[in-house]
Amino acid sequence: MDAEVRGCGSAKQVSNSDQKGMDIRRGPWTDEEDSMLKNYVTINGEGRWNSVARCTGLKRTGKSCRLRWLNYLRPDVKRGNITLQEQLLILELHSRWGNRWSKIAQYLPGRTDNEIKNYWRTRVQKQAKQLKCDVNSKQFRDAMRYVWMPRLIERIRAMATSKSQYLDGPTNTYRPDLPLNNQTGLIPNQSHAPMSSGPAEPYLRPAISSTSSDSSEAQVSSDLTDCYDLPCGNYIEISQNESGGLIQQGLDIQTCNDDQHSNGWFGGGVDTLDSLWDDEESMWFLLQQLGDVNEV
DNA sequence: AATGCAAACAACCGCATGCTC
DNA sequence: TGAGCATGCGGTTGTTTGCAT
Repeated sequence: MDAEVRGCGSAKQVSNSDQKGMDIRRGPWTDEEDSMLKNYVTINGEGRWNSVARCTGLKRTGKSCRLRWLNYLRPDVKRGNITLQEQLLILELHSRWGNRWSKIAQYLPGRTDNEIKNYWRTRVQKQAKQLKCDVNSKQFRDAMRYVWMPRLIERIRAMATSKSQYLDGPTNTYRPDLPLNNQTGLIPNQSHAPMSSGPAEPYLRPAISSTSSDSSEAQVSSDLTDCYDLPCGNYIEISQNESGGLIQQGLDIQTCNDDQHSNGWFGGGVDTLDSLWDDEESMWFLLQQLGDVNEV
């Protein structure tokens, strides 16, 4: 990744109202700038970003320094592909909170809000586009809930099983109506504090220092379009719910646009959004799996 | 090998919020 | 209480990278 910050002599010199009278550098950071910022934070700790420039001679705004530190230089930043577990968690948390990226990021150790936001925009919204759906539409939500997420769970379980008998499970049937911990075949680890009432603090595991090189974990991207071969407009078989009735008999993808904004998945009050799984334990279980599978 | 395009990622910008005086 | 400043957040844009032709 260092290549991304090399050869940056072209960084523009512009005036900036944040720091009047100074020439402010913009654009990619150089190794030297990174080093200066790291040294500053090592000595002074995080915060007081506007004083960084004064103390170090960096010709960057406080905002820029903060962003660079949080998104790139911080030692616990986890680099590399978003894993399947993380994808699943992002989908779940986004269904709860919408575009609350920083809040979502709190539940993904080592991932930044910027990274999650980029993931959402480049991957998830791409899927909606390919399906000719609005990302806010009920159809797309259902596609995620009944196609994408089950597929992710199956892949997670398959990869975990292939790596260890620890995660053996008897069933292959995903049940969208059941909590994750009742259907994945994964064994909850009670030591990781499933909390029926939710945590007082975001659940942050110890810093994960993995990089893109630890590719043994599930890092294969998964999307909606590889979950079925049907062209847009065809129906998709959807599973039955527990009482035997069809939850959703099919997804008429081409009608998605008719439903745009109809249920305010993003736009409405995010805290009132109906979650994919209602109980807190499901989410904590997923968080736990995120850690446990990484450790297998 | 060169070119064009799309995807992915890094960084910036404007606004909101919180803190201090 | 309100002004000024610092920081945080989410949206957007610019740049780089990788792939197809």
